[in-house]
Amino acid sequence: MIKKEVKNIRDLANILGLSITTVSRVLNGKAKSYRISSETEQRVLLAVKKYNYMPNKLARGLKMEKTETLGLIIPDIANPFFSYIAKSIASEARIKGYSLILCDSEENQSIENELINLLISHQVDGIIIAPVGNNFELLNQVHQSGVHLVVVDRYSPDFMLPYITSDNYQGGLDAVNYLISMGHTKIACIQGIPESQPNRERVNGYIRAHEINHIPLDRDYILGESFSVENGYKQTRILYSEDDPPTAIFALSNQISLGVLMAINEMGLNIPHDVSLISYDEQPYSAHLGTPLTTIEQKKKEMGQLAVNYLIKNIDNEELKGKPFNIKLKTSLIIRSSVKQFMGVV
Amino acid sequence: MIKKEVKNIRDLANILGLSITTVSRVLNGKAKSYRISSETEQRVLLAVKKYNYMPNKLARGLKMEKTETLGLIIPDIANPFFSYIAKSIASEARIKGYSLILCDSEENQSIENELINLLISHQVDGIIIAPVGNNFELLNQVHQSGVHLVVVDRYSPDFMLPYITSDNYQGGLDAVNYLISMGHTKIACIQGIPESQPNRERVNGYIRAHEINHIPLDRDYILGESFSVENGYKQTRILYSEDDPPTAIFALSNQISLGVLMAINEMGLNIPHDVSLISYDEQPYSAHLGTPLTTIEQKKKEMGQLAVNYLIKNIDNEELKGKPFNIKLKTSLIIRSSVKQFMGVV
DNA sequence: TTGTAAGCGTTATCAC
DNA sequence: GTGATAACGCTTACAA
Repeated sequence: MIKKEVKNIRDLANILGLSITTVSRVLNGKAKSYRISSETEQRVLLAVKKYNYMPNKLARGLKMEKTETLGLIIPDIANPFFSYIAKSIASEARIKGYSLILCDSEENQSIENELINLLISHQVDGIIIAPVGNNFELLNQVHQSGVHLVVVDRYSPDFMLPYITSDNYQGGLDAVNYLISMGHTKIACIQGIPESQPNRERVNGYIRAHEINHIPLDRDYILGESFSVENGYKQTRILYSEDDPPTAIFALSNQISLGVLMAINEMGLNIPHDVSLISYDEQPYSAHLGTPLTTIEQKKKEMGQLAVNYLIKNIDNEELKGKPFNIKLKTSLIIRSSVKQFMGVV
Repeated sequence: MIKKEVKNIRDLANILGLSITTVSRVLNGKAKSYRISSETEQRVLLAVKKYNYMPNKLARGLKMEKTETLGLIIPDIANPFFSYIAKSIASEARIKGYSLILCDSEENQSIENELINLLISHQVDGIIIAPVGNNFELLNQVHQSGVHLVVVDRYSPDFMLPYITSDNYQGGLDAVNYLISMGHTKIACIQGIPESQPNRERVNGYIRAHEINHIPLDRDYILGESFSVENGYKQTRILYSEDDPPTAIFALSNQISLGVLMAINEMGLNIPHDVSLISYDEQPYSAHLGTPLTTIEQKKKEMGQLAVNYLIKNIDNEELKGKPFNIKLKTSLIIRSSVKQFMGVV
């Protein structure tokens, strides 16, 4: 193990025969304003390169009460919906000079709470969180106590937290309107976490589409309890073990859709011949599935970018703190071939 | 903004009428060894709960020269291969009491170098990196200088860095042996980054399979330069604009496969009827694609877990430092229906 | 144009 | 059983 010659700013100052202050000033680009001779400045800069000196962010953060670090809490980083948002966030943060502490809450509320506290103890400048969605108490309390944060995707209408999400109501409405326009009236809705707001709004869109088109609503067709592959599989199996299976399925996440596909395949059914399917959230593979999937696309990249930029603006400017920040991004319907015109044959 | 009553250990000590030292000892579970009265201990613990006091990790890290934080650098967190590894790493790290700073190098060597330095300035206890794969100089230098690190997936045989990866040679061999056993002799290999070691070894497996089976090798059938969807698309287009297209494609990543699929669809061809396809790296959607994909599966979860555990063991125990750590995890061939028996018709 | 010294919140050494 | 105090590496008044 090679010893580093220059571990800290003191070593550097000693080698140069300068004071710590002077070195610090050059390092922070304040050479001009303190009228440090450009000769001295060059000597410092050269030594930094030569000894590969890098300031200790802990010490800096401690002194400055600013870490230039954001915390990100996500329910499942392996879920491509979230991993794409995470990429967008990571990229935007890097460009803006911020680092990112990544936390995966594993769709578990108590892990989430633990992670929120962890991030605070890391003194992050702000938190971006896609909450599990059950309980916003701690989050709200933390926000009240002055921690900068922004909620993405799964917000709560009961708390005044800044959020950025999709227009899930419109997305649900568009999806089901489309199914109805294709002649479907028996439409199942396999949902994710029922209490989560995006889920609620997608379901509201589903219900509203029935009302608008005067289609009777069968509450038994709304089922499921998590945004997982397993849930999609299970609910599809249940649906098709009943007397009166639906002709179309509206799956409320890409993961659920994968589960639906598994079950449909296993049962020897075909999409769209036997069942039509429309999926919430577009993915790179959506177009290449057994039957290219008709989906509701969300603006994931914008979501991440806006979240980071809002947060940083907020960190830099205390005054924005009071103003509400609630954004719902437009979704779009991508029509492929997983929905067929239903001919009314029972 | 609600002011926190207790910002630091001093506030807490003052409120309790105790010294900072005593509070610190209780907080670090050293009450027993310093024979602090259990009454005092309880008072401290209670106050911690009451005021929701949380120790400042910056201060702690600065003093202890240990941050309980790992750095993770990945070429593309939106790539499901990496996002799954990241999940495994995040989970294992959390369990072991470590936080994770996530960095996305965007497949860019200079960003990667920048990020390595960033992590060091954050004083992370160790770095897990899936390198872009071109240049290991800085990484090696950093390792030499005493930074704990472990390479996952894309290692380099030229540097003595601890790594954990898949047995890419065997994976490539298995894939192509299978294609040959199904009667294919004109097999294209759409590769990722040519200089990266996993790519090299997969290609070596491809070549060796030809040798073993006495199939003449056509070097023009090895093409491509990145692990991306775009590359898969482009190379497939090129392959099928030539006189003598292959009967099978071995795609060296899941992203490349998606690109192949796009091109194949666009050209009105069918898998496996017109072209057989085998893909490196299994994904949750692999079974549900147009034609369920035959793939080489990698032990992604184990890769992440082993990386974290090796790193932490290394951090805790300086002595392991010298010992080489080179692991190649077995892959497995998952046979589905994207490869058909080739009947020898030209 | 440069330097001295205090302080950020913690832990560790020594003292009582 | 408990407490002062120095130190970790950095920034920033205040001096000179």
